[in-house]
Amino acid sequence: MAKLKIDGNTEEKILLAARKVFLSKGLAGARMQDIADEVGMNKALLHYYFRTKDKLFETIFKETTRQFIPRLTTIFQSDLPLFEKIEAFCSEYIDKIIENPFIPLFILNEINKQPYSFLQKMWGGKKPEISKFFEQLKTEQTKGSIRPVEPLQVLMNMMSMCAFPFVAKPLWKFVAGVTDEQFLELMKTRKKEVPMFIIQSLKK
Amino acid sequence: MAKLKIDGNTEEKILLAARKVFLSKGLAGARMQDIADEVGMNKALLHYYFRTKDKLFETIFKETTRQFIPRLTTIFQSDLPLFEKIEAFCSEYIDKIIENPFIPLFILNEINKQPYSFLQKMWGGKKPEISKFFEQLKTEQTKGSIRPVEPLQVLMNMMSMCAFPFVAKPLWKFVAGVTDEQFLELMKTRKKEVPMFIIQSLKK
DNA sequence: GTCTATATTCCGATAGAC
DNA sequence: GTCTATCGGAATATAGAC
Repeated sequence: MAKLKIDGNTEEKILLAARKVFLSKGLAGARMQDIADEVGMNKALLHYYFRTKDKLFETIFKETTRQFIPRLTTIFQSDLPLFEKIEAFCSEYIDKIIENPFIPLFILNEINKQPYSFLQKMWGGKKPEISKFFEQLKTEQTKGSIRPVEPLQVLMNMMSMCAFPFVAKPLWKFVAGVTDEQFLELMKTRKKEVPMFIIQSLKK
Repeated sequence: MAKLKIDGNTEEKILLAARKVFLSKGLAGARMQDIADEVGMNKALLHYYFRTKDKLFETIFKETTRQFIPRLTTIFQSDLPLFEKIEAFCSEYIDKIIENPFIPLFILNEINKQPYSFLQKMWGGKKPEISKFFEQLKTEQTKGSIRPVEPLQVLMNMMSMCAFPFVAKPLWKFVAGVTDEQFLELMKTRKKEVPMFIIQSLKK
């Protein structure tokens, strides 16, 4: 009978624990011991499976970004009309972050620390494609149906408004006294609010 | 004659170097040796002046946030009319970050890692005030001059669009091939673009 | 106050028993 | 594969000369 382990084997358990620890503490802040504790086993095991901390981290980082980003570029390259595309992107992006609130800050930290070559290697020389979205924006502008804006500015605005509220969550908590429940509600509201906001601002 | 040192004394030199290193590498990533190298003196000195790495870091963190945030709340509590206030905030906020591009990620990391009590202590029990800005938004809404939006959502949008592009800079570099010079130009443009964007979206 | 030298602690990694 | 024990280097911190 073929090996078909339903429960996670050790390697998977390690990955799960490593993911949790690296996401909250980052590469420099995380300790192999922390991960071992999280798995409920000892450090030597981690080295047995992944040789070094850096290799383990790289595995996690790849897995995390590869899971997080491509789905979004798929939306950008889809055939949806512009406004629907904006709505789909924001809604899905925010949903993903609600599920994994630590991912944005994790990725931001690492892309700011790792050398550029690391990013390139990670994507096998290819970069996430968004050209179709940009084309659509330009097309609508020449048609005159939206006002002229640099497409990159629109992308920045959209991603900013989706991701930043999560990484700055303690700030809202602090200055506006928002509770965890209230925050979640706010973010759910934003799934509709942000696209409206963007679309509204594109009107002439 | 009273001691009136024009040039930075040693303590100030250390603070300057520590600030630079901590801002770019974070607490966990920074080495006391890095800071010593930056000062051009040796590690023992750092301990002589600040005893521990943690204490040195805390000094930097306090100094940084205390310098960065209050000016912004001053704008929120000022007597400027709503739209002008939005323009003033964005322009000044973006300018500040252009001067110190590492500050946002630095602060985001620490407010996400430090316990809530730390933040409270840091602000002496008081929190940055923004109530006047919120009041103005509500007033304009009841007057019917802007469409109804949750004030916190507007604040989130505004801060997101000002700060996020900087923390995600490597991303724009990577997916859109933006150079440093182009990026700076984009950000300068945003000093006008973002407020326009916000105001446009508030119109009915 | 500033330095060199050294102590101490921590942490990643390996050796070797089972 | 998993464990205990330990090595070796790196980083924080201190001692003590000048």
